[in-house]
Amino acid sequence: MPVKIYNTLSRKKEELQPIEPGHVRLYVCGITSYDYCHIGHARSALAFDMIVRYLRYLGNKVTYIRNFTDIDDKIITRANEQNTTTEELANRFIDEFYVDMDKLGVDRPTMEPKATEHIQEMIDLITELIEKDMAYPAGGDVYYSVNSFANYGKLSGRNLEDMQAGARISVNENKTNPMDFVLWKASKPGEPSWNSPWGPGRPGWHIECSAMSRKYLGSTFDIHGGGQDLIFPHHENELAQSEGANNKPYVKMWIHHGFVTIRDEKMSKSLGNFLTIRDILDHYHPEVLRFFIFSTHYRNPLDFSEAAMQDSMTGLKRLYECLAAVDALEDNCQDKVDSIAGAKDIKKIESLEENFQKAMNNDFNTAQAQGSIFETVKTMNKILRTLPDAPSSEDHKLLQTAAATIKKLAGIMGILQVPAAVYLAVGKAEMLAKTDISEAEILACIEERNQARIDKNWAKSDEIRNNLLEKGIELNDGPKGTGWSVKRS
RNA sequence: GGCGGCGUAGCCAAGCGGCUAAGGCACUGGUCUGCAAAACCAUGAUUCAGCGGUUCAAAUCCGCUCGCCGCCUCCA
Repeated sequence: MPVKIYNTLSRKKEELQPIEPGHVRLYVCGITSYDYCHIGHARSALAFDMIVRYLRYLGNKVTYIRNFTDIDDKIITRANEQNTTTEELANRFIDEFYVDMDKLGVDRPTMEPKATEHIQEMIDLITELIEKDMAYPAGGDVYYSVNSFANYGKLSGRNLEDMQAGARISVNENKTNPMDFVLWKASKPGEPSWNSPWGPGRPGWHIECSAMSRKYLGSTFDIHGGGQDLIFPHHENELAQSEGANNKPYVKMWIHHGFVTIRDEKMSKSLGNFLTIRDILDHYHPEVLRFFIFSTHYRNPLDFSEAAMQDSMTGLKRLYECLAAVDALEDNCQDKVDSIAGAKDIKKIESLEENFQKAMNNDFNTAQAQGSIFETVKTMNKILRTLPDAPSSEDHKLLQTAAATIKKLAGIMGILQVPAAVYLAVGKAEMLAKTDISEAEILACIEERNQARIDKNWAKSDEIRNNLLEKGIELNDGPKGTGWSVKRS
């Protein structure tokens, strides 16, 4: 079953057919490193983490390149504000980026090139464009001439006339055409700069990706990814540079993910409505964020809210409860006992992996893939609740195999990777820390109450229970004794 | 103004020409319990923003209308 991917370039879903069969080459635009990352960056990293994991799960080799932009206007401005160098600032936030990525359990790409370490490659590329008359130096800058590239606008579906009509472009006397964009920027005094044939300066934003992708993936590669806001101008310009210089198709498929929104507005620094990854991780388990992000298809907008995070938390817990129940199964099965699972149940459980793949092959539909896991869990719970104390070894094995499959598949989304009992216990401990009561005190109350219950002193029993409830502790009486949990506020 | 996307049950969200319109959360009922809570089970759209059209067949394709959002400036 082939993987179908929505290609921004063709605006259609297309089958993934790697140039080298079995080896997918992927380039993703990473962060500009001058601040902490927000949830939008998390979505990007997580989406491509999932895509790479899935392609590898299918048996492909994946070469995954994600760059760091470590020199640009914002970095220079911020470094000046903080009285530091661009290098120190960029590296500091690259380190912070890794802190966040590690917490989220994002796998490292194959390579993570930095712009400043590829100045020569960029100069070479710009030189080639000038030689081909597709770029021109002017006043220490070098510009790409959009008129020299017949297909300019093909990725974003624009044409030069329309764009100039509604142009919000500042007038730049050096440019021949207002839509021309900078490949090399002359540096002002005090700014970081590199020597070049056009004088001291620094690279424009787009050229780094053209240069680095060519170096590591070749002139034509399989997939290029990024956020939808990069389609224009960044990716459009990259495409123009690369195809202009190489005379070959740049990328076979373009993948662009949607934004994270808050109250249906794009999260952005200018609106001031962004939440950093660490803001979220202070309050939620990383898997809750992953569960939330993968509950919507990657191309659709994803609206962040506390309520949505709570829902994700509840949903994830439901999955873990099922895995914990399977883990807790005692190893006392009997061969002579009849199996409880009906043919339909078995079929349903056994079709999980196929359904999961079907969903993922359809443009990485994680929302649907999650649904297939929930369906399986429902069937497993049905079996679990009617399972005798000494279950048949067939049922036991069925459940354990199902749990293992769930963990394997969920791992592509990076969820259900903690031992279930640990996840549930850690969540409980973290919540307990937010109350002003200790576990020992709770257990003492439970003991006292259990004596009251033995005495059938319901008034006292309920009083103890209510007192605990006021402190945020809920009790639950079960066949195996009385347990407790922290009530969600 | 140009380009693109979205509008499916109370909320979130799949489905993108044909099996009963997935799944999650919430609600309600049940199991459990001394009573609860938690957990589990069960239950909800004759209908997919509206109106037309194409088709044997449409939430799915086409057109128009309404509403929301994004890009066109740095942005994941």
